[in-house]
This record gives sequence, structure tokens and C-alpha cells, in this order.
Amino acid sequence: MQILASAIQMPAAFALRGAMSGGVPQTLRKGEELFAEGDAADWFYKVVTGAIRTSKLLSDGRRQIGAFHLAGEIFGLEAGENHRFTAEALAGATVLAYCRTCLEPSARDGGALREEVLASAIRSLDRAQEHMLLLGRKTAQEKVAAFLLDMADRMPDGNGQFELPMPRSDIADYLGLTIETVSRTLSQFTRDGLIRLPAASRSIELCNLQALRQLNV
Amino acid sequence: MQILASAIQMPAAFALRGAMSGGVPQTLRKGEELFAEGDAADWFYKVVTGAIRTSKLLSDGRRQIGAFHLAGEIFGLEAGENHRFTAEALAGATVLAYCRTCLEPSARDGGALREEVLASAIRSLDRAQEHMLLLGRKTAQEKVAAFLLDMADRMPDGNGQFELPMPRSDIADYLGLTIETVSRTLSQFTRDGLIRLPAASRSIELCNLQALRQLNV
DNA sequence: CGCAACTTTGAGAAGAGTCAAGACTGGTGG
DNA sequence: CCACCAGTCTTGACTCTTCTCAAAGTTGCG
Repeated sequence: MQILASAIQMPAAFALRGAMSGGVPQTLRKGEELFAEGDAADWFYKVVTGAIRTSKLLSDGRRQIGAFHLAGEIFGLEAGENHRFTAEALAGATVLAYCRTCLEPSARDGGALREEVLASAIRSLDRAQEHMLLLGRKTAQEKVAAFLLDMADRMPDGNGQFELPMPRSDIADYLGLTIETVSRTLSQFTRDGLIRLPAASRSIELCNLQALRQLNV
Repeated sequence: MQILASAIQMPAAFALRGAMSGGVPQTLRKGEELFAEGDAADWFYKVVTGAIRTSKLLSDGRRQIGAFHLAGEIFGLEAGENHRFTAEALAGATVLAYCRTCLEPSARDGGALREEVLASAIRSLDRAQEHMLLLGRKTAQEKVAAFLLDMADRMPDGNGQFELPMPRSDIADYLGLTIETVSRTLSQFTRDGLIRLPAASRSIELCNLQALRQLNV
């Protein structure tokens, strides 16, 4: 669990421009923290490029990653005053920051943003429901298979070959497993011919989609 | 997994009145299904009295309950055309049904409902994040302790004594455990003096809140 | 009162976790 | 260009929590 000293702070000039133009651009380096659990939730965000992970920690360090957010997704909007989870960049990423007040009915854009935020919240809730089913009721094999199929769907690369943007530890904390179990399961899948791990251990080729889908109950 | 033949269908007259007055009242008997995974999502709902459980099934019958919705909560709004989970009444319950089109910007109430729905969606997302942490990273003891504290908070009854509105099987499917593990954990808590189970096995008294909170990491 | 649904308890099995060691990768600097 | 090093990943042996299967005990409704 790495915590970088400070995220890039928002220059005031930018904030002003952003409020008018639809979001303040912000660039994040690999691993950089956008906000932490407990921070004031004055802004929420939309991913432009790269990927963001949102996570929660228990006091003894156990971590659960709630979602990996890719381009176009909105996250970080809260019911209360503070963020309820941490958001960090997986690799380099760019986001647009929106001030919370932009959502108020009086906002200049006539509520178009609010529309988009509601749609996004509902989609996130969908995903969360699906993920709770995975966390609560699926076996390690089913979890990993579901993860691979989901990533293959969402990553632009074609033909079942793609590069995972996160280390095993993130996959484990996303799936509610240990890194050893993730690793062993991937090895098993390789032995069974379901996938191939060509040298660089972050790249994955899905060889037997049918078998993987069968595991994805 | 019980599936009742049919939910009460909405009379047309009611639908008309509801669209104007802010929701069509609907009464559910114990165990009755409000909608099932895959049903057309033309309506969404707000709980008035009682409690609703929302759940998803795997093809082999494994079930995950995503949430128990109590009075005031909104649920059942979808991104797509169909419901992505099933909603059933725990005991008797009454809800208000809202047609999805009531959310459109042109709606008569000027968007007040949309406001409420967005706030509710964000709260649900909060809860879902918290529940993913529980499902993915907590032990059986921690899960049950968290559940008891949450229910004690949300049930109106005072002094740490209350009646659980659901059977053990629902608790298990909510916490990602088996009913045996839930039962054993409750027995252990009783032996350790954390709770008391006075005769009727649905009622619970929390005796040692401090110890329970300590388990709720 | 009787029965069905629910709950508890026990014994044994198994899936996933823990601890430990070794292999690989990719970047850095000599 | 190669050697080294930190971080990451894989593998093995063993443990343990939770699940499974089975049976008996309760509860509450009809």
C-alpha cells in the first residue's frame, strides 16, 4: 500500500476555467493518489485516459479495490462531505475534475452534467452489484475468469490479447483473493490451455474464450 | 430460492394517479417478488414500510443479496432496459412505484424527483463500496459483527434489542457465508457474551457493543 | 397437535490463506 | 553492453477458516 506525499494541487486559475468549460484537466503519474479516504469531497472526476483504481482499507491494511475506472467513467461523487474511498492512478492517467457545486440545479449548463452523473452512478451501481456477486459467491477460478473476460472487453486491444494495466496485487485486492491464489490460478489456466502468458507477465492472451465463459457462470 | 408466481400488477387507474402525485402505492406480502432479474425496468421504487431484499443468482442457484432496503430508500432504477437483480419483500411491505419516464427533464415536478434519485443512487453506491470491502476482505466474525451493528443502527427499536426481519439464509447470502457459519458465529458470540438470543431466534440483543465494534475493524 | 420451515450442532473435507524461498523482469549505473 | 538490484511474480509445503454433508433440535403456523 503506497501513499504518495501529495497529489497535484488545483491552480485557482484552472478551477475558474474548469467551472465554465466542463472540467479541470489534471495529469497523474503512475501510482499517484488523486484523493484519499476521508479527504474533503469538493470535486469529482471523469477519466480521460489511463485507469484509476478506487479502494478502501481496513485498519490492519487489508484492502479492497472497488473498481477500475477506465476512460469515460465518472467517480468520486459522495453523499457526504468526505470521500469514502481512495482513488489512485494505475499508470499515467488524465482526468477532468468537476466541482461538486456544478451539479446544483442552478448550474450554467442546465443540468446536462447532472444527467450524465446520474447515468454514470447507475452504471456504477450495476457494476457494484455484479462485483458483490463475484466477491460473495464465486470461486477463485470463477473470479479470475470473470476478471479476464471483463478486462478483455474493456481494453481496446483486439483478438483476446492485451496488456493488464495493474500488478497481481491489485487484481488480488479487486477479486478478494491473495496474490498467490491469483498467480496459481493463472498458472492453472495456462496449463489447461485457457490462456497464454507470453513472457512479459502483464500481457495476457485468451486462448479458449468458450471455456473461460463457462467458468463465468 | 422461492419464486412466487406473479407480483400484483399495477392497475391502469393507479398508474395515472401515480404519475401525477409522486408514486403508485403497492403492497407486497411476505416473500413476494416485486420484479425479477431480466424484467423490463419501466418502474423503480421507494420503500414506504417493511423491507426489500435485492439479489442476483448464479446459474447453479448460488445467490448474493446486494442490499436490504428499509423505509425511504430508492431502488430498482437501471441503466439499461431490464432489471439487473431481483427484488422481493422480506415480510409485508409497501412501496411507491415511479415510472422511469418521470425522471425525464420535462417531468412535471421540475426535477425534484431526479434530485432525490441521484442522492439515493450515491448513497447506495457508498453502501455497495462498504459491502464489497466486507465481502472481499472480512472474516466470518467481522462480517456478522458488522451486520448486527448495521441492523441495530437501522432498526427503529432501542437499546440494542431488535427483531431481525430475515431468516439466517438471507443473512448468509448477504454476507457471503453459509447459514451454518452464520449460526455458528452467532452461537460463538452468545458464548462470548457479545449478544443474547432470547428464545425466538429472530430477536437479538447486543450485550457488548464495544467488543462488537472492535470486531468491526 | 402436527408438520414444514428454520436453526443449531457435529465431523470431516477442501478451498484458499500463510509463510518461505526462488525465479523473473525491467530499469540503473558502471 | 552487461551486471546488478528492487520490485514483482511463481511455486511449494503446510495450516486454517469456512464449506459440505448429515442429523437432531426448535419454532410457529394451520
